[in-house]
Amino acid sequence: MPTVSSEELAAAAGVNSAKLRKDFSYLGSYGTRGVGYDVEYLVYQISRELGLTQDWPIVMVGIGNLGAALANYGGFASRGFRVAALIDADPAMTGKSVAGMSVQHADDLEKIVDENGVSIGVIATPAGAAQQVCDRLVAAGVTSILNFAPTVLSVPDGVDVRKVDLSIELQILAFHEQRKAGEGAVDGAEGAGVGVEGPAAKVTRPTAGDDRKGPDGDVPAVMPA
Amino acid sequence: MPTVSSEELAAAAGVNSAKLRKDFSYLGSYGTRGVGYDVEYLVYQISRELGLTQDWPIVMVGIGNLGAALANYGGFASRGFRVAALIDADPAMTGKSVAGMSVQHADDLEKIVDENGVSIGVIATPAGAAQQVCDRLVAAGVTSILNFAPTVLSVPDGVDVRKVDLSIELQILAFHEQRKAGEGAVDGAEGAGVGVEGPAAKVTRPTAGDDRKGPDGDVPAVMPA
DNA sequence: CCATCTTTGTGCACGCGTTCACAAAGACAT
DNA sequence: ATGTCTTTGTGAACGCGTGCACAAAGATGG
Ligand SMILES: NC(=O)c1ccc[n+]([C@@H]2O[C@H](COP(=O)([O-])OP(=O)(O)OC[C@H]3O[C@@H](n4cnc5c(N)ncnc54)[C@H](O)[C@@H]3O)[C@@H](O)[C@H]2O)c1
Ligand SMILES: NC(=O)c1ccc[n+]([C@@H]2O[C@H](COP(=O)([O-])OP(=O)(O)OC[C@H]3O[C@@H](n4cnc5c(N)ncnc54)[C@H](O)[C@@H]3O)[C@@H](O)[C@H]2O)c1
Repeated sequence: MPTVSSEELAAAAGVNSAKLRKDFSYLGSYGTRGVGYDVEYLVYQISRELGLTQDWPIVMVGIGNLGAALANYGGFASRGFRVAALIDADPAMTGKSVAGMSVQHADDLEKIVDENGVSIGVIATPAGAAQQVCDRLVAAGVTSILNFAPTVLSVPDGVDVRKVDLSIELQILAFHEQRKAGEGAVDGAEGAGVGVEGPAAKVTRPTAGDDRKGPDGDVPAVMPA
Repeated sequence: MPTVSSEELAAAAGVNSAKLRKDFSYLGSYGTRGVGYDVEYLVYQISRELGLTQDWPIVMVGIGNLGAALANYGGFASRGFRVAALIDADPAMTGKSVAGMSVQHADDLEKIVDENGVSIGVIATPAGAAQQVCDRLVAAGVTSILNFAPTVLSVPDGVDVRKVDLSIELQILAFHEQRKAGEGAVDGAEGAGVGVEGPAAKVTRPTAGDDRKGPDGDVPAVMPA
């Protein structure tokens, strides 16, 4: 019986082993003292808790540049997500084959969602259409939305929205990049011509690097998503 | 002089006003008591702190389905990112025009990075090529990488990597989706035929919803990115 | 110039997640 | 069966971010 110790897993994941054990204990998973965790059983338990044992049908709305790339992406299927339908409002797109599927017209959105029992939708339409598409998805029964359009979506309680904003990803990188460049230059004005400086002497700046917890740092939670 | 109070901003962002004020105080930005914050000055201060006042040249490597979609995306430029070059290893791609730019060959990667003073790179190659591309980018002087390939990249200290994994985004949605479905069914086995159950009685499960801090919830930090 | 009113900046306390440290549990050898 | 050795599961302490509450600051009006 192949096993792993919490120590090994923690090292691989880059986290504290005690934390990992405590987290596992919340899941009810348990190992064998002196031995470790049965790999197969552990994987099953975690998969089940994360909802990976069941198949989730998803619909994708907006089959343009990004939507088509997503539709062609094989990584979804391997994690238990099945693209049930591709939907676009452009009549020119309707009927076209993308990633081996026929693109369906947005008029049938409600029917498609209902017939396939879809609860997760992906929005890759232009920003202007996103809220409207979102409303229709929600009305049709979708309760989780992955949004690629650069808009904040309003949804009723009980509906989850995750927004993928690539610009913000880059901004986070740029933020840390700037910090690297400015390191050591305590009161020096990095960059060119920063005119209005204000009373910078009042600044109580935490030591650089303090804001990072794990392997991937995040910015403070002030800025709205 | 147009101003905003911390109260207004906090309401708009959905956070506590005290937290917002404290965060602002870290930036050295300061408002006027009894009045609020000068909007223009505040925007400038935050932009500067976040690195938005300078332009960041970026290179994009792997101009396939996803890379091309990204290249066509106008959202980067509006946030101060300039796509300095598109790079692909496929000779058939070289010289082709994508989003108004000529795709350059991967052989010239180092030269391109150097000449443009690029410190941020985007990887949209197949998983197999990602580490190799990453190594070359880093060797050429890139210190921040946005990775779309489903691989964990190894980088030396001082180099930041952010991974965009769309499957994980969907998994997070599915996770919450499952919780919604299982609510109220305290000890009922939702779904079909969950055979091996184990000593579920030992489970000390926190109340559903406890794991959420802000508007967008996240999974516990156990799972590696 | 003084009183009042609004809003900032922050000390302090609370709560939660993380980490330490260790007793208990079980495997395995003798 | 008993002892040893490894690794789990968890109580308790620690540290940090969040939120409360209020004094200080400054604007504004009389
Ligand atoms: N391309 C990228 O890399 C990228 C990156 C980040 C975000 N985004 C965002 O993703 C969205 C899509 O980007 P894109 O480059 O694929 O744009 P696109 O214009 O190529 O595609 C948009 C598609 O949505 C369809 N559409 C429009 N209105 C619709 C509606 N009401 N219902 C259904 N379909 C509708 C259009 O017919 C079109 O096919 C945009 O909001 C964009 O800002 C794109
Ligand atoms: N398409 C999606 O929606 C999506 C979503 C998530 C992740 N991804 C990942 O993003 C990556 C790209 O996806 P895609 O659909 O665009 O694939 P793709 O095959 O269409 O494009 C890959 C491109 O990379 C180029 N390439 C290969 N090796 C290279 C190298 N060593 N140097 C430079 N260029 C090289 C290829 O010539 C090709 O043009 C994949 O790793 C994929 O798993 C894609």
